[in-house]
Formats: sequence, C-alpha cells, structure tokens
Amino acid sequence: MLYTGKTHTEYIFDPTNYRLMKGSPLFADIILPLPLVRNYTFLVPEELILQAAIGKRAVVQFGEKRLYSGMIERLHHEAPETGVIKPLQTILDDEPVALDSQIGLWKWMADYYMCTMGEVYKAALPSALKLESETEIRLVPGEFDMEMLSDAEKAMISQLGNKDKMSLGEISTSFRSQGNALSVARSLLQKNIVEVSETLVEKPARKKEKILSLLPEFYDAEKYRNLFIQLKKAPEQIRALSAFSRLAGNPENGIPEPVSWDELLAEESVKASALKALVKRNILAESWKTAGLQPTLSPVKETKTLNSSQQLAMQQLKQQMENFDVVLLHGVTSSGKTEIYIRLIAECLERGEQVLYLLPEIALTTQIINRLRAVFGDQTGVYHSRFSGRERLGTWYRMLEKDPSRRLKIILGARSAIFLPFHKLGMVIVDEEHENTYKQFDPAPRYHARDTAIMLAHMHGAKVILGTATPSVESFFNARLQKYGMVYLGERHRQLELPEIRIVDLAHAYKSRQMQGEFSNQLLKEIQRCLETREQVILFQNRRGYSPFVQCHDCGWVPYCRHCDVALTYHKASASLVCHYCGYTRHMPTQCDACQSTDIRTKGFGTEKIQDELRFIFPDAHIARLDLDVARSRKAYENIIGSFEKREIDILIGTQMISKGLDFDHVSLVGILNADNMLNYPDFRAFERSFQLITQVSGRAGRKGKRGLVLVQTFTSKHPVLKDVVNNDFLHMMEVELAERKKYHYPPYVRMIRLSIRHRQQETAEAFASLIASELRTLKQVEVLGPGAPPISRLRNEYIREILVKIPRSESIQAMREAILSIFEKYHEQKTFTSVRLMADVDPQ
DNA sequence: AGCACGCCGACT
DNA sequence: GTCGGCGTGCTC
Repeated sequence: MLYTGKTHTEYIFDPTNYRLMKGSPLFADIILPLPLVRNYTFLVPEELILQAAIGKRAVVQFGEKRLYSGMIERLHHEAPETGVIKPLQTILDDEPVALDSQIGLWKWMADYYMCTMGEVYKAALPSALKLESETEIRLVPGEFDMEMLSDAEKAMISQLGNKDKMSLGEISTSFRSQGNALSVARSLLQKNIVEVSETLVEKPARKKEKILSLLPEFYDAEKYRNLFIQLKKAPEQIRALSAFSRLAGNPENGIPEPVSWDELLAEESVKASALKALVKRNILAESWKTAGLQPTLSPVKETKTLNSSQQLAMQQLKQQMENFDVVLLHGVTSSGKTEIYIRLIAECLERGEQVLYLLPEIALTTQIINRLRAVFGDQTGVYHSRFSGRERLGTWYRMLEKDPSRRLKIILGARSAIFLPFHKLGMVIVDEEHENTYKQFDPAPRYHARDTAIMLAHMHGAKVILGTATPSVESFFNARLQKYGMVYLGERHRQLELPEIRIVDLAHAYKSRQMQGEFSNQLLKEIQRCLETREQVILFQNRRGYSPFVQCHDCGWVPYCRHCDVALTYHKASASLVCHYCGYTRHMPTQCDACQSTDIRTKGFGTEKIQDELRFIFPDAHIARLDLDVARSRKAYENIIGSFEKREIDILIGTQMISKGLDFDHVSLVGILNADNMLNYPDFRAFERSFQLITQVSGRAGRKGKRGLVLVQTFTSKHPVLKDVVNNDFLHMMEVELAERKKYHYPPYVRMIRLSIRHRQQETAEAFASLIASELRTLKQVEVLGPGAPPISRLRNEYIREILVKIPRSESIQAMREAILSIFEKYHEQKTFTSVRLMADVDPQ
C-alpha cells in the first residue's frame, strides 16, 4: 500500500471515546457530494487526528485535481485494500455541522430509497455548507512571444493582464463571444503562459445584517394609519414607511416582518436619511441580526379556547400517543386542527423537546408561521427550499447550538426540514399527510417526507401526528391495522356546515345545448348569483396553460416536444407551445408542420382558457388566476391570495394550488370544471386522489352561517367515487378502494419499486429492460410488471422503459432491493449495456 | 459530478 | 495528416 501522506504508526484511534492510542494509522470514510456507489477512504494525517470527528467537513482531493468538501462519516483503522490513499487536506469545522443521528437517518434513506449517500448528503446539507472547487487561472510572470499566438489567445492574455487571477467560470462568461475559453486556456497552459490552481470557495458565512422592525406600539392598525398623518410634512419618510409596509406587510394583515436595511434601500423611493429619521422618531427599531437568523419577536400570548370537540380530540390524541408512536388525526376541513397542534407543541416545549411541523407546500408556511410566532415567539424557525442559502444556514446553525436555550425549538417547514440537526425531537406533525408533494420525485433521493419523518421520529423516540381531512389509503390502512392510533374530529368550527355538493352531468348538458364553452348553464347561473350578491367564487381546473395540446384539423398533426414524448401545451398569453416536462418552448405555429394547413385548433382546456372564456361571459367581474404560471414567486402568490382575501377578486380560477389549506371567509361557490381528467388519470391512485382533491377544494366553500355550494362538472356523473364525494362518505370510499387495491395487488397490500431504465438507443433500453424483468421474474416472491414504455417514453433524448416490482408485505423489501441491485450489476457489466442507466423509485406516487 | 483517455469525422 | 467531437471509465 502506498500512502501519499505521511504514515502514522504512532497512534491508533479508539472511536468509542475518541482517545488516541499508539498503533495503526487513522482513516476517515468521506461522504462526497457525488452519486458514488462505493465508500472512499482517506488518511487522517497526524496533525488532524485531534480535530477529526464524525460530522465535520473535510477538504479532500478526489480525482486528478478536483477538490471537494465532504463529510467525515466514519473513523476507523481498516486500511482500504487497493490503490493510493490520499490524506485529508484540512478539516473545515471546529464543531461537527451534522449530528450522528442525522448521518444515521441519511444512511437509512440511501438504503431504503436506493440511492447513494452522496445524493442524500447533497439534498440534506444547506448549500452554503457545500463548498465548490474552482479552477483559477493566472499569467505566468515573464516574457513570451506574442507573434506565435492566435487572436483568441491574445485576447485572453489581455483579459488576464488586467487582473491578478480569474476563475475559469468567470473567464468562460466574459470570453463567450470570442470562442471556447476552455480550449484557449488549455493551449496557453501548454505553452506555459498561464498556470492554473484549484481553490475551494467558501460561500460567505454568517454575516451581520442591519434590520429594521416596526415598534410594537404600532402593530395596532389604527395607530399605524395615524403615523402617515403625523408624517405628512415629511414626504421622504412617508415614502420610506410605505416601502417598509410593502416589504414587511401592513399591520392590518398581521404583525409586520422585520426587513433588512439593504433590502429597503434597494427600493427606488427610499433614502437612507429617511430611514434614519424614522428610527430617530421611534417608529422603526434598528437592530443587528446574524444573517439568516429568524427575526426576534416576543410571544403575544393569545390563547384561543378549544371548543368541546377540539378538547375531546385533544384528550384522545394524548391518550393514543401513549400507546402509539404515530397517530392519525382525521379532522374535516376547518375543524381547527392547528389549535390542537399548538397545545401539543406547548407541552413538548415544556418538556424541553423540539418539534418539527411539516407542511406540504411552502406557501402555507406563511399563514401558519404567524400563528406560531404569535404564541411561541422567536423559538420558531421556518425552513424550506425557497429560503435563501444564508437564511437556511442561519437556521441550521441555530439548531446546532450547544446551549439548548439558544436553539430553535419549533421548525415549520416543507419536506427538506427533515434534514435539520434536531438534538431532542419530541414530536413531528405532518399536516395534510395525504399530499403527494411530500414525495420528492426528481432528483434522488426520491424520498417521502412523511415516511422519512416517521423514521426520524422513531430514531428520536418522538411521537408523530399525521393530520388531514382526507387520510391517505396507506395511513388509514395502518391505523386500521392498529399500527397507528387514530382520532376523528368531525365538527367544523365557527358553525360552519359542510358544503352541498352537486354533480352536473356534462353529457346531458351538451346534448341539450346547455353549455357555453366549458361552462354548463347551471354553473353560469350560480356564478351570476354570486356576483350579484358579492359572494366569491373559486373555479378549479387541474391543468395550467390554455389547452393541453393543439391539433391540425386537416391532417391530425399534433406538435410534440423535441426532447420528450409529450404533446406541447398551448399558452395563449405568450403565444407559445411549452413542454411541461422539460420547459422546451416554441412559437405557436400558424401552419401545420405536416400539411401546411392553417387550421390549427386547441384541444382540451386549462386555467388560461377558462379565464379567457369567463372574461368574455362576465366582462365586469374581477377575475384572477392562480397557477404555476402566474404564481412563480412567493410574492406573486401572496399578492393574489391577499387580494382575494380582501375581496378585490370575484372569481379565482386555479389549479390544485388553491386546494391546499387556504381559508377564505366569503366563498360560497366552488366549481370543478372537469372531474373526468382526475378520475381517468392512468394511475392506481386516481380515485383516492380525486376524492381528496374534490373534498379539499370543496372545503374552501362555505361562510359563517351559510352553507356553501360545490358544482362538479363531469361526463361520468354515475361514478361511484363522485357518489362518495357527494355523500361525504370517506369510509365507504376507503372500503371500496382498499378492496380494489387488495384485488389488484396495489399498495398498501404490496410495496412497489418502479425501475426506470434509460438509454439513448431505444433497442438497448428495451433489451436491457427485458433482461432485468425476466431475471426478476425468477424470484418467486415478487410480481413483476413490464417492461413497458411509460406514458412519456422519451425524456431529454433518452428512451425509457419501466418495470414495476410488487413486493408482498410479508417479504423483506431489503432483500428485494439487494436482489435488484445485484441483477442490475450483473447485466450492467456487459459491454453493450455499460451506458444504460437505472433509476429506482421506491414507493412511487 | 468532473476529468482524462480514446476512437471516428471535417478541416488547416 | 491533425483538431476536436463525445462515448466510456475512474476517482480512496
């Protein structure tokens, strides 16, 4: 064996108590942010032995020159069998940035979801902690012969002449117009005119940031309004304060958030002098915060009393939590689950335990955080992917705090919050447990945040509450098997009645010519009634864009994506055709590509078309749309929701974005434009999901003292699921669904792993998939479906074949995973198949 | 993921 | 003849 570092024969390392003893060299297994199947072991050089600890990051050279920051996963004395062993170059952290328990969870995830540690690590660690290697290029001092150089080379030299050094990334961007920077740099390197070096760039760590917050005495909306009158002689200050309200929020809609000084100054109308004056007048307070930390707020003890059914549910929950680690809280929409959570969180905090509160959608955090902050103040942190790197880093560090009193106690977040360093987790709340957004699909790790959270809780000995108005089949099944406890909360608060749900038979409406565009006369009549009485309407169509595809009326040609096997969706506003999978965009053609006909028609409909038709039918109504196209940013989303709450919008058209946990007070009508595209979705969860979606959207209807109305337009008016929806018969839906799943071998009666085989050549993908499938069939315990071409059989120029493996609950899923991997490796070794890629999706949605 | 190595097409 | 395209294999 050859060590490239010094050899260390003086000490051995006792991993149980981190004591050093004389003996053999110390090795570290490093998790690298790469999809590597094997472990890689490095030597811990003598000078780093005292510093080395699991969970600290270390810089290593991996490959010819590339530097990476990885994480120490294990320390040991088992020298690797082969090759050169490189030493750790440095250790970046004084204290570990990940806890042993986290690394344990990562291992479980890599194992269960069939991916590499590196992939989990990449998803888990906030990007600010992941350093990147950068190649730097500089001129070699000395003379060289200009005559021998090409124009491009001269250009690069002159660019470099201006600076001491440039990163390769920098020079590639500035060099773009002049040719391939990489190859020019390479030839200059050969001529010894430039030299390169590798460095790791640390993203700016915690930085102090000046923030401004409104003094609490102006939280009162009335007093706040008066401020503007007081300031009427100081227009600059009024401008500054208005900008502050824009960014921080108006006290009328809750407590304004602190805003950073820099962010305010970036606003056009704001002058620094005006801000200083506002501070001097004791209207705004100036403070410093470590960037990324949550703003400081003192708790406002608002204690809403629980009604009798909430109290009962609360009692039952506590009782169940004594016997079960996981309890399903089945509470109808608007039954006040959040209040119950708040009580339970308070009890956890009293015991000195931390709480993780998961939500399916980032947008929902804004609503809930205000309620949590009002009760628990700044012990609460938010964590999700739309937060800036710095904010996430700040939260991460506040979780790592050695002093328990300085740690964040409550984390509210979307699925990635499961990765935070919890020291002492007491309870996990998974709200809207049935939501499929909890399942990460692309890239790996393809984990289900609910299931992972249950594992996380298990590792901490913590309890889990799964809250929902429409439990998933899996959770309901587990509750029935007595694996989970269950509590039912059937009463809506504020005397809200469940809405009346009516089915509108589209087949009949079309036949009797009672349709206008996509609207039945019945739906139009109800909308009209709402407009007259100033009540609000929500229209639901689970498809964005104008129409899902367009077609030539003469020859039937349909424009497809160049890279994927998908029809392009027509977006009228931008007059373009967009691939909803890869984003490929082209102009809406005026002529058919195949026959040059100009008669190209739109087929089917999405939210954009609904909005178009509605504007034509109700020209005076205020109509808005809420889908991924108009609400890409958090601000845009909040603006739309905000003006709907303020009743500036009469009719809101939306995709499933509007179905999630939003409470509006003045909606009396919900229209579902087409239930068929949900019910006919080619997926074993189609019925379950349809029931959930329609029930959730319906829950938005209803006002204090007045029963809401839901109209469901469909061609299959006799559909049994719709019947259950109308009768609000969750249990019947569940009985039927479970029976079906049992009969046709679907979860929860089997576990599934979907294998997706990808290759540039269709034949190779097919051949490989067939081999894997037939090999899998020799395993008697499992059922193998396929291989088949998925609905989208080509993505980004790769052909895809899928195999579905069904594993009975009695069999070990672990053994199956291993079998699959060994079969894959066996065929992957053959020359023809070396570039075939396998992607596994465990518990696919 | 990078990066080097290696084998085939369009050029000085 | 060479430059450079990307397909393939390896990284402790």
